[in-house]
Amino acid sequence: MLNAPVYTSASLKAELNEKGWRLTPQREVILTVFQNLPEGRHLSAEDLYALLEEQGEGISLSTIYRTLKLMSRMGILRELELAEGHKHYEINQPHPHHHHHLICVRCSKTIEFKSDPILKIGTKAAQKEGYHLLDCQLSIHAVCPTCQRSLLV
Amino acid sequence: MLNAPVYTSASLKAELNEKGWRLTPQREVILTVFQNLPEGRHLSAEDLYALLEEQGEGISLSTIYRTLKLMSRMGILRELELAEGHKHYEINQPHPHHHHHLICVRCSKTIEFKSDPILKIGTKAAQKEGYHLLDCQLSIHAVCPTCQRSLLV
DNA sequence: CCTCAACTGAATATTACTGTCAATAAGGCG
DNA sequence: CGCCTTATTGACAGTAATATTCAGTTGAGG
Repeated sequence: MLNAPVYTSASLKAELNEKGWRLTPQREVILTVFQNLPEGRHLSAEDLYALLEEQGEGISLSTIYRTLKLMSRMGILRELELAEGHKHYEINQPHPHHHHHLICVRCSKTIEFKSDPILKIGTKAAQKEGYHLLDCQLSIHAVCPTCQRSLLV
Repeated sequence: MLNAPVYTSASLKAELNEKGWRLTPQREVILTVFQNLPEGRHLSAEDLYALLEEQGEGISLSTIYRTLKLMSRMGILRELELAEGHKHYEINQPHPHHHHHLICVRCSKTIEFKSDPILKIGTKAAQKEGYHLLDCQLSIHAVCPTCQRSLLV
């Protein structure tokens, strides 16, 4: 329950094959990108597309969208709603890297914070209903100090 | 801080005028709809459009989208990501009605649950950074019992 | 009651994302 | 090792939610 080890190509392959799916070079590359991302960095589909294009490892947008969705549903990635209009993704790290987001609804400035109790509450709530937990995130929508001031104008 | 009283037309007008904005019949109608919604009901933009059409109080989709966004940014409504592809909205009720969502990523079946500690943690986190809190919601992404079974096929 | 800017509605535009389909390549199996 | 099945990919076209534009309308302050 969120305490899964960090994913490797081998564990990804095992989990895919178990369901009759396949490990492809594209999926491996995408997993690697997210694993090497510094803590706090997250990518949109377009970001990832551009980044791979730059690295000469071009992967089609279709595949990127499909892979991001697949990996989110597997619990490997977290789908974040940090800005209007598109999603961001980051690797789903176990405790103690697990964190939450405080988001300014005006400028999208985001601050991360950690909280052990929340993870516990989420785990319990899922357990109680027999749900298999994939991710648990507290989203705080607020107005940052800068935007509070500019609203006075 | 989430302890605001339930909104009335008068308080909505006051808050709008303070910023140079206006109270229009459309905004009043939309506020009323959300206030009369039974607990646990939430509407998408299209839902709201259809519902108003039925009531003979037709409001254009443009205005609906604009109003939902405005009221979310004011903290009157909560923007929920309960299903893929579109948002849902509900009124932002203070404690003890404040709640969170446990969502199946496969079938979107959603269960609500309450938690006082989370509200406290969220309030504190926002305060610490000088953010003005609008809404604070724990989203648990998981697989419901039914979908867990069907995955075995 | 007058003025002016915010607001609405209709139509159009945008864009994030999904579906289709032929070609390709994982992976189980003999 | 090499074959066969079928999941997967990439290119492209399609979709749906949401944003924008703009002319006409209407709140709200003076």
